[in-house]
Amino acid sequence: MYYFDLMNFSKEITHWYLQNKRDLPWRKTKDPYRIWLSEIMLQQTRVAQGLPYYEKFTEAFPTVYDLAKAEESYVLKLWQGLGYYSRARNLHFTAKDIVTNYNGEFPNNYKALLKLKGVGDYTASAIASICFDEVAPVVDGNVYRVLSRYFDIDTPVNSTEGIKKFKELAFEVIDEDDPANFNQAIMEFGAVQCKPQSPYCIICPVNESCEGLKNQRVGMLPVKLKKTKVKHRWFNYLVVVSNQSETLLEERKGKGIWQGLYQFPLVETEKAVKDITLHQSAIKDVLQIENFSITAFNKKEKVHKLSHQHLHTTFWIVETTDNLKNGILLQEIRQYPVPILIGNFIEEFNF
DNA sequence: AATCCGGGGGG
DNA sequence: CCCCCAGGATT
Repeated sequence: MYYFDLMNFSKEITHWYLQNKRDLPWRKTKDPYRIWLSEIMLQQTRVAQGLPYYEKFTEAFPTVYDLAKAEESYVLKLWQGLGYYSRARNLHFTAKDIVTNYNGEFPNNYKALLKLKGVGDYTASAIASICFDEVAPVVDGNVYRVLSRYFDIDTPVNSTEGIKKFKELAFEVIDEDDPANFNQAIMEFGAVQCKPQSPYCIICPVNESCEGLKNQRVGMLPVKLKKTKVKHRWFNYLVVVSNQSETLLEERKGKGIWQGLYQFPLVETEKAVKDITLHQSAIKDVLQIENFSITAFNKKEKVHKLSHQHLHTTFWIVETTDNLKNGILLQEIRQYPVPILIGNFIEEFNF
């Protein structure tokens, strides 16, 4: 009976998928390069947000060789706005790795795929199943939701126990005859039908055997451990405007957010700056100029929200007649990869 | 086991 | 305001 129900579940989900799947470009290919590209892009990212980036990347880099030989800053530029920029850096690293050490061919199984930088359990399973029909179950946010509801399991999905338990469950339910379609089916089902808010239980193909629905617990599942609270930071960007139509940009290096992206010279403070003239010497130090006048671009600080940080940001316009060291031409500023916060300012200020 | 890492969309 | 999203790396 139990076996019959699992069979019923997997076949129903796959059947639902074949009837209802969205027409998406990465569903027209089994090229491991393109599947890999789509999977990296869609990590923690909605299909609607990732789609235009997939189009841009496949256009700019039709093959892994094209991606491998690109400048990293250009890869980041195309990635700009998609977030989690380590994905883009690892993407570029792995493209070079594939060309250099794998003769341009992606590994054809889960275990070997897992060795690639930026490829974890989920992505290795996705590529192995979709491209090579390996029985490797994927467990993403959609799968956690579908399985926790269908089997009425309240183990936190982001706990060590939950991760283990749901992976085992995914192994039990996967359709071994068609892992490629089943994996995509259960994710699509979670995204479109068994969605986080207001799932369509009334028309659900497995609503008669769904334990969560029977117990009226669908709205409480999945259970997640709560995340840490946000940290507040105060950013003062120094937007230099020289009379030679130049400005200054710096690359963010080391640890922390936006690694490899560019920004205006930054003075970070412990709290909101009330009088920027108090920081006169720090500004001279950072910008290496002597004569300037400074005014706030935004009176009210702009709060840029990241998952774990709120950035209270003020853009200060620094006008100078001095010659800039390492200045960049204003007409070339859009070539640099920048965080959305900076990109929005550039568009608004328009120099 | 916790924490970090973006940005956007929806209720 | 909150939560969630075709997760992975680091500490």
